[in-house]
Amino acid sequence: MPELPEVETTRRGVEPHVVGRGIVEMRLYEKRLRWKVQEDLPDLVAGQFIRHAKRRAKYLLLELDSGTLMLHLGMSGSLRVLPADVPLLPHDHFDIILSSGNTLRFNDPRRFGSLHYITGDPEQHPLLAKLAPEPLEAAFNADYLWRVTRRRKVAIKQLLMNSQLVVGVGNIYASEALFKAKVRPKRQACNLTRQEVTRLVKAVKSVLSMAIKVGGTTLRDYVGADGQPGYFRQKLFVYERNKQPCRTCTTPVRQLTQGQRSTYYCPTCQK
DNA sequence: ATGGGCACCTGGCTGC
DNA sequence: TGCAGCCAGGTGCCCA
Repeated sequence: MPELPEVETTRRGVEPHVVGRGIVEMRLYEKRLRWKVQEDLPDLVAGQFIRHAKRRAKYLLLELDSGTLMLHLGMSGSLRVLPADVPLLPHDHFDIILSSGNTLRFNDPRRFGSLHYITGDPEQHPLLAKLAPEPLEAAFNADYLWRVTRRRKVAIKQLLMNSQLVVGVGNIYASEALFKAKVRPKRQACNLTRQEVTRLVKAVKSVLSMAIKVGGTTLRDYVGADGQPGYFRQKLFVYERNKQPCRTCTTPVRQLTQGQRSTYYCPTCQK
């Protein structure tokens, strides 16, 4: 589910509740996530304080006194702050009981999410080491995307979803950014003009920023740390709008499949 | 190096 | 009502 805006929304929601708090206890109910959770992880984090709540790509990083908890929400994960005595629901996989009396509770029906405890520099972890620059930072710019697209024949939509080239852009925002940039999703990356690349960089940044501003996109399961859904769904121009009129020109939106994922676009607005 | 396809999981919806 | 089939905010890995 969650793309960068949903993860960032979760980070912001969680941050004021966790930073400066101690971990009284961690309870691990299900270690079979995307990767098996280290058996003794609860023992390792108990008693530590949470110093920072950061994000890298779609990973949440909780920096503790002597290590970092690295969490990924996968397709269906959500992390909430709740009073510790709230009863468990199906697919609640762990609790991090805080000194405030609250708990950080992770729920993930599909179990594509993950949890690691890292000592040392998180950026050196194999899952983070090869990630591209953050899309909302200055390193992701027209020069960068231009250089990276020159020799690549993949469809631009699939390139946007390649985390070695651009991070944080998933299936929703790839379609939305391409609509905003007026570029057809099937275009070969190397055939984009400099002008299109420039538009695309701006579109990615603005679509992600707007989505963060309204708390992300809720389609099915996603909720922020406070349990509230995100409101970007109301601002989607093409995603999940097959056959519905384009919000700009009224042409019916089209759906196609790329790399086993659905793509949506307007055949009139996008060239 | 690049690109394509599969796998990992559960739940909700559709149509027979 | 039941059930098979398909689809879903991700991404690492294996193969050509």
